[in-house]
Order: sequence, then structure tokens, then C-alpha cells
Amino acid sequence: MKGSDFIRAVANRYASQLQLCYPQTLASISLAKTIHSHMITFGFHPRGHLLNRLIDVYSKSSKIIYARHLFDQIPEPDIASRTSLLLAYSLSGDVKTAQKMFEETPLSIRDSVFYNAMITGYSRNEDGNSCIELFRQMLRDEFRPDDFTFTTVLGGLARVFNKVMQCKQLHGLVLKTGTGFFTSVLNALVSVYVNCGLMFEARKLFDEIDTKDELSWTTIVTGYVKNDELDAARELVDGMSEKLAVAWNAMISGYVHCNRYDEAVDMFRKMYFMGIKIDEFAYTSVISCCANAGLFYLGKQVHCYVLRTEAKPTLDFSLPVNNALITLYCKCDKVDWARRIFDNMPVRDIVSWNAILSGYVNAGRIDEGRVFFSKMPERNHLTWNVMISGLAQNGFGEEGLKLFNQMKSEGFRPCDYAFAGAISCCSMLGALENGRQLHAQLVRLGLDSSLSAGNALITMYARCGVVEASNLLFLTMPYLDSVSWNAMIAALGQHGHGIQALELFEQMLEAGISPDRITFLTILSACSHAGLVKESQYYFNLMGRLYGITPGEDHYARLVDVLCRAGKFLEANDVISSMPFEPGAAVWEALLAGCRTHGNVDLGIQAAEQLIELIPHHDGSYVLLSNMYATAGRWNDAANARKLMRDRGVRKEPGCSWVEVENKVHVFLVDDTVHPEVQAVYSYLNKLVPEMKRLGYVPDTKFVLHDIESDQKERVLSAHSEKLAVAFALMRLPRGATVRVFKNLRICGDCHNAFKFMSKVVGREIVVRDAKRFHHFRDSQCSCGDYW
DNA sequence: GTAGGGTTAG
Repeated sequence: MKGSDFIRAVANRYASQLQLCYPQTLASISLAKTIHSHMITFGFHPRGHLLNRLIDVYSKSSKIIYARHLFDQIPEPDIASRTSLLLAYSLSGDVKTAQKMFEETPLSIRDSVFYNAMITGYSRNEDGNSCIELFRQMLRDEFRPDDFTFTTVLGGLARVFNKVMQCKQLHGLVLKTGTGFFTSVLNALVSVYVNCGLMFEARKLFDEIDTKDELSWTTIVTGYVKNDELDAARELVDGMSEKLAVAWNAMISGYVHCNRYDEAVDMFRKMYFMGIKIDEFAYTSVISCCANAGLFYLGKQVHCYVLRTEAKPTLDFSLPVNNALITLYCKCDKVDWARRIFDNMPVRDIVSWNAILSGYVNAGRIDEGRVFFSKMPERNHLTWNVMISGLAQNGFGEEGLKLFNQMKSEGFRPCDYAFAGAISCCSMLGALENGRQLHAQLVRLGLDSSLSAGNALITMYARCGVVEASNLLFLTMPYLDSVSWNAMIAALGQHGHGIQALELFEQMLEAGISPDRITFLTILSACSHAGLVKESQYYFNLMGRLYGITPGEDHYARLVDVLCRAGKFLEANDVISSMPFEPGAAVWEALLAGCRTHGNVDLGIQAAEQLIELIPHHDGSYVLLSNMYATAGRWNDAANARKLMRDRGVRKEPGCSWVEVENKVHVFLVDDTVHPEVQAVYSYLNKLVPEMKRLGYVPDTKFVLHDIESDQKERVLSAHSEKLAVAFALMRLPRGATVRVFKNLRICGDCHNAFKFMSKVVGREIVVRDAKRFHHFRDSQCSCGDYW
């Protein structure tokens, strides 16, 4: 054998070995390295086709550095090696370098494949306009577009909005160039029509394809799914002779996204029994289905199946499967299970981190959430949104607003969801001015038609005491969903407009929106705040009978609440005994609140004792129990209840009230000595009280629940935090402006009485939001009708 | 050496 023949034989041998590196797997990278190092060890210098092959393998394994190293050793790289490397740069997201490479390649050695590769680069980086531009340049440079060119350009076009015109033009060109005989080109055209929402055109074209391949079928099926025409998609899938897993997977995820969970699970089961291969896509969708539908046991079963199947090695490493499992366990209150999966994952991405973060936050485990947030290697919009709204939901409004600002300063432009979170923070703080500013920013950014932000604003205005603004927003929002209706009904209810709340509910039904369990919770609350006993019973029964919603403990608790507030303890008792489960904390709490209002000491003490047994760390029950004893004059028992509380290390949440004045929040505690202007507040009150007394105000010292001398009691009364905050606001707000004060606990009975007289004396409206509801004091009346 | 479908976090 001659030397040159020998070298050719070795080269062929290497070439056939390199062929084993396709298609790309983890193993093929190390195989390529082995072959390459073999060449180096034996002093073999690859050239020409073999070198291109090596560059191509490295390029495709995202080992661009190796590929580039080899490439730089070639004095005059040919078009094939340039194409491989250019594509590698594009696919790694480095379009700039790819583009540079394209421009540096002389026109004389370019070919159509080279143009196609660059177009692919733009397409993969979602730059549809550059796809078109380069396509035009290709024509100017007098290269013939082929089937690959059209497929790629159309693929790029499918990623841009507003491309109906270009699509039609390209369709024409396809017909002119004769590339319309290629199924791949027609598939790409169908895909663009699909993405324009033109399903009629898409279907017409699909029907005209003589040689439909798998992709033709999956394109049209997924097209229907994307355009929410699930039934049309299903009809095609059922009629297909070949069972394509891709089409079935698309159906499953489509059903999940439309909340059609039964059909999703059904489809998955059929897939299994028909022997269609279940891959990571199907598993991911069905697990996500279980997460959304709360199907814990089925989800766990699928998880077990994943662990047992022969595909386990690949599924174990599958990011989407693991991420879906994290969400499944988070949504089923098993955050620690989710965490274990997270900890065992060999590779994690931002989705995994966000999933756990939202798990912690939604479970109220905000401390762990904070730690997790601070440790995240990467954050995106969702990360911030989850954290901000999580802080809002867990009572950390101030921190949430700080985070919102931090988000902006770190260069993230908040979207409507972030605004919704920040607005919720304002809701809980009662930070009306701040909330108004956020509203203004939304309008400026053109985000004010957003549903999530709008719904948050409805709640914010209501929770800040301006229910009229909520109503105005509700009436002018371009789109409403059930959350909007629920928010508005709740807003009316909190402010004591029970009848209007019920009227709105009827309008909701007329608008064709189906009520959910939240709707009925807000309805029952509204009835409670307005004392609408008959109505509450009516809607409670309606919920199950007409809408098939099984009342939960929370619904029962609210019904009990309405009855107890009306003093109907016997009926409340009947409701409790009719419950299909043991009464929990919410029910006892409702009972206790009613007993407190009506001075039903015996029953109240029973309820409080049950409550203390159920949640021994909750301060309110001890305080109420102690207060009940005190009301009955049983000071020893009262003291014992407080002692029990101390012995168990339970601290009473101190009463505090706050008010926004000149865009600053002023906080007052009981007997406050901290606020810089508190002395002025006390002397203002001392001037006001005699005037109130002239109108008939008698300080009601029974609300001072310490066993002290009665002359001191009146002084303690006037130092209540809500009185201080109201007085401060009266002093500092412009003449005639409505006072809006917030309190973390329920308003004290004497303060409630005092504010009625105060509103008359100063001729202004005083609005107080306490832990339960709103009180509008106007002209010696309160909107709650002394019913709270 | 170039194309195209289905998955996960609020």
C-alpha cells in the first residue's frame, strides 16, 4: 500500500468513527474528544473534509472553543467549516460573532447553504426582521433561495407579530419559485398562518398538501391548540391513522392550559394503554395538570411511574419534569418534598428556583423565601413578582414596596404583575397616596388596561377607604374577570354596602360570569357586615344547589358569623352541628366574636377555650377570653387567662394605628410617647372631648379591661392608638378632608362611640379600617350601624 | 455544512 493510500484509509476510518458522534448526545462529545486526541497522539493532521467534520461535531456539542481553535489553524477555511462555526455561534446566542463571520466571508466563496445558516441564526434568536432582510439581500446577491431558505425564513417569520402581509408575499414567491412542491415549505407556511391566528387559511393549505408528513399533522394539530380550538384539534388527532406522540402531547398541554383537567388525564391514560411512547413532554404536562387540579395522589402515582420506567435515566435529568414535580408538591402543601427534589437535581434553571420560591412564599414560609431569594444565582421578572406579591400577602407591605423599588434600580422594568404586587402592598398598608402614584405610573406606561393590575387597584382603593374609586375603576375597566367581580363585591361588603354587594352579584350572573367559592365567601362576608341574615342563608344554600360548590369550613364560619352577630346562637349551633366535619378555628372564632358583641359570656368562654386548644400560639383567643371574663367582672379569671398566655410565651400583638399625612405614614401605639407630635395630639384631644361630651358622649370605661381605678380609666381610653391617629389627622390634614385611619386590631367600642361624636363636632368624615371592616363616621352615625 | 412540531415557574 502506498503512503498516500494508507493516510486516506486512516482518514476514512476516523471519518466513519466521527459519524458515530451523530446525533448529538452527552456520550458523543467525549467520543469526539477521544477520536481527536487519538489523532494528536498518532501525529495525524486532519485536513479538508475530516477537519470540517471535527469542527462540526464540536460546534454541535456547544464546544465552540474547540471548534474555533481548529478553525483558526486553517489558512483558508472553506465554506463548510465556516457554516458549522457560524451556526454554532448563532445557536449559543452570540449572533454578533456569527454576523461578523458572515460579513467577513467573501462573496465569491459563499453559497446558499451559508445564507440559510445565517438566516437560521436570526430565526433562532427571534429576530424575524433580520431573517427577511437577509433573505432580500440573498436575492440581491443573486443566490437562489431553495426549500431550506423558505422553510427557515417562514420559521423566523412565525416568531414575529404582524406578519400577515409578509406571509402572503412569501406564499406568492414560494409558488413562483416552485418550492411549493416541498412538504417542508408548505408546513412552514401553515405554521405562519397558524401564528397569525388564520386557522381557516392554515387548514385550507394543510388540506392541499399531497404528501403530508408527520410535521404537517403536528403543525395543524398544535395550530388548533394554540388558537384555543381544542375540539377541532381533537377531531384531527382521533382521525389520524398514525399515533404521533407530539400531537398527543400538544393536546394534553392544551387541555391543561384551558383547565380541562379530566380530558388531559384521559388523554394521558389512553396514550398509555395504546402503547404510544410517553416521553418527558407528556410526563411534564400531566404532572403540571395534577399540580393545577390539586390531584395529589395521581401526581404522586405518575412520579412513582417516572422513577420505575426504563426511561428513568433521561427523565431523572429532565429539567421540565423535575420542575413540574416541584410545582406539584408545592401546590399540594408538600414544600419540603419539593425542596428534596430541587436539592437532588444535577442541574437547575431559573424555573426550578422560581418554583421553590413561590412554594415557600405561598405557604407563608416567608423567612425561608427571603433566604432563598437572596441566594438565587439568577433572577428574572417572575422572581421579583413572586417575592413582591408574596410579601404583600404575608403582611410585609413596606418590605414589598422596597423590593419593588429595588427591582427598578436593578434594571428590571416592572410589568403589570409587579405593579399588582406593589399595589397589594399599598392595600394592606393603607398607603393611598403611594397606591395612587402607582396607578398614575400604570397609566403613563399604558399598562392600565391590565386585568391583574386593575383588580389589585379595585382592592387597593377599597382597602384604603375610597370605595367610590374602586367602583369607578370597576365601571371603566376594559376587561373584567371573576376576580374583578369578586374584588368589587368584597369592596362593597367591607364598607357595609351589603345590599349593593348582593345586587352586584346578581349583575355578575347576568353578565354570564360563573361565581366561584371566593365569590360566595365575599357574599357571606358582605351579609355579615350588613346584618343580612336571611340573605346569607339563601346564598349559602344557593352555592351548593345551583353551582355545585361544596361549602368549606370558611363558608360555614362566615354563616355562623352572620348568625352570631345577629344574636341567633341557636341557629348558629344548628349550622355547626350540620357541618360534615369538626368545627375548626374559623368557626370558633366567629362564635366568639358574636358572643363578645352580645355579651354571651358562657358560650364565649367555651368558644375561646376551644380556640386556645386548637391554636395555642394565637394571641387573640387569650385576649378575648380574658376580656370576656373581665366583662363579666371576673377579674381573677381574666388575670389567669393572661397568665396562661404569658406562661406559654404568647405575646399580645400590640394595638397600633396609622394614618397617611402628606405622603408619610404616621404610626401611633397605645399611650404613645414616641411620635414627635404626640403632646400636641393629647392637648388637641383634651380640647375636643368636652365638646363631644356636650353632645352626649359618655366615655365607656367598660372597654378598659384592666382592674384599675375608674378615674384612671378615662385617661387610658383617650390614649388608644386609634384616637391618637384620628386626632393627629384632624390636626394636620387640610380643612374638611376625609380622615382615613387604619388599625391592626378591631376598633375599641369606646373609640367607635367617640368618633361618632367627633365627626359631628368637627363636621368631617372619619373613616377607620380595622382588622375586620370599614367604619365611616359621618354626622354622629357610623356606616356599620353599630354592627361589627 | 443549512429547516420545521409538543414540556416547566405567578
